[in-house]
Amino acid sequence: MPTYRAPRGTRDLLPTETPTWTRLERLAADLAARYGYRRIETPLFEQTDVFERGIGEVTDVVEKELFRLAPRTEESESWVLRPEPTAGIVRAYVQHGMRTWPQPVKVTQTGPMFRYDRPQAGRYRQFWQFDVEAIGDPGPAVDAEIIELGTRFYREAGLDGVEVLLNSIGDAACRPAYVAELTAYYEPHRVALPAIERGRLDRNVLRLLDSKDPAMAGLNANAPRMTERLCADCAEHFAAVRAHLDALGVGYRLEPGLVRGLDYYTRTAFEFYLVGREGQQQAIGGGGRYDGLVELLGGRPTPAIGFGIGLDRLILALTETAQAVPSEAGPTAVVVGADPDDTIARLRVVTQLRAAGVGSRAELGRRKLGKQLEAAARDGAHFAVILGDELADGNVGLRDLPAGTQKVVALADLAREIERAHAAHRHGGGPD
RNA sequence: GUGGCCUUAGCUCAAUGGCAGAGCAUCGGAUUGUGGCUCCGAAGGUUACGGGUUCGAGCCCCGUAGGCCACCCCA
Repeated sequence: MPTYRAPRGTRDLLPTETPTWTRLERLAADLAARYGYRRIETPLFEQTDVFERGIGEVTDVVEKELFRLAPRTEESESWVLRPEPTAGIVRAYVQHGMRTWPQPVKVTQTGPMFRYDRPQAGRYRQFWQFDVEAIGDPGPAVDAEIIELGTRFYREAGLDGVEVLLNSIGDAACRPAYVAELTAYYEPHRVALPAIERGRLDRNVLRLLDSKDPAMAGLNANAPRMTERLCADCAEHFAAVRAHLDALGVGYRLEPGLVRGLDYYTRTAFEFYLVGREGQQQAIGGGGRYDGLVELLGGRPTPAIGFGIGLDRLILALTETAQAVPSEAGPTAVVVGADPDDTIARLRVVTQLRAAGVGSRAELGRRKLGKQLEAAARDGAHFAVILGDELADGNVGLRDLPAGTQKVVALADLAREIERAHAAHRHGGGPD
């Protein structure tokens, strides 16, 4: 066992798996751009207050999962690694006066998030999210647009069986009364509640609604529903979101028990779920409207909505259904030589190829030709450029490895010849 | 944060309390300029770490770390 390991809950993404990541990150960036979202990058850490105030102090994310940075001096600020992207982005929106930009401000970001949680498969202390935020639009049309964007991301990533769970959790006008009603509903049953649920009754009543405890099923089924207690504005908004989704043909399932874990959410709340999958990795993305957050972080009242999609869990799901197989593209050409010691010749030729734009590598070790060719073939290279005696006449051998054919090519024509043959091969639909 | 299961070579796994092994992968060789197959060989280990029991521990016991599963929570 090695002396040093990646810290608990983190892992290395090896070159064998990064092609999948690169593909998804590109898809995320392309898709967001297609919808008019522009890239923003905020720091990996923020002042603790940004999250404590933004997310809410009585949330699990803040109470037990914040990754706190030890201060170097007494007077230094208190910092934490970001557990989610939205609060930092909103902080940036306020700080840079983006309210003077054309509204809404539509931004996207993909990067690592950190939560000090107990690790499990699909649950890491450092995990990646593709995030999209539209700030300054009250909806409801943008709510539907952003949910549709999320579903398209999964579809284009190649993941089937993603379901949208939708709910409205009201706003400052109607939620407090609902929370009071819900508390009153459960209170008479307090002593009969399982210990965990009893704790929720005091901490966050809404959480009782999505309890997995079978003992709660009966009680929860008859509990008052937020969607039936929405104020007129919220009810109208929710109905309009649904009408827009219907018009777009985006399927969804109403889930009255859906409560997001961060306090800043208002009205529209949604999660992307993997159907037919048990356990906690069912949620592969989620988001919602947060009309109060900008003001909470020092800006003017500004409506906004966004979502985050977990890339780790998406890739986990893709891998399990064998949809993540990366087509490992080897170098176009590998330069090998009959004289193992003549690394100068090989390096010169490969440098010339690269200057001409050909993706190539040279055998820089000193093994014999047979081994060099063997390695080139296993690399998945299309061509081997073989340097031998004919180099004295300015010629080299150009071997098509998959085809097993070989011809003599003038060094001066080498790059051009490779590009021509390689392009013909690809357009011919050969194996890649 | 709570409970449970697990940890032997880079990977997948063997080894009755009695000499730590195999397959794959890696590297080299098979008469000196031509690959994937085949054959031969080499290297690779403080059996996760620290204690204990025992004549003797990979194996039994305790602790720690890490992974996984169920909760919790979420992505």
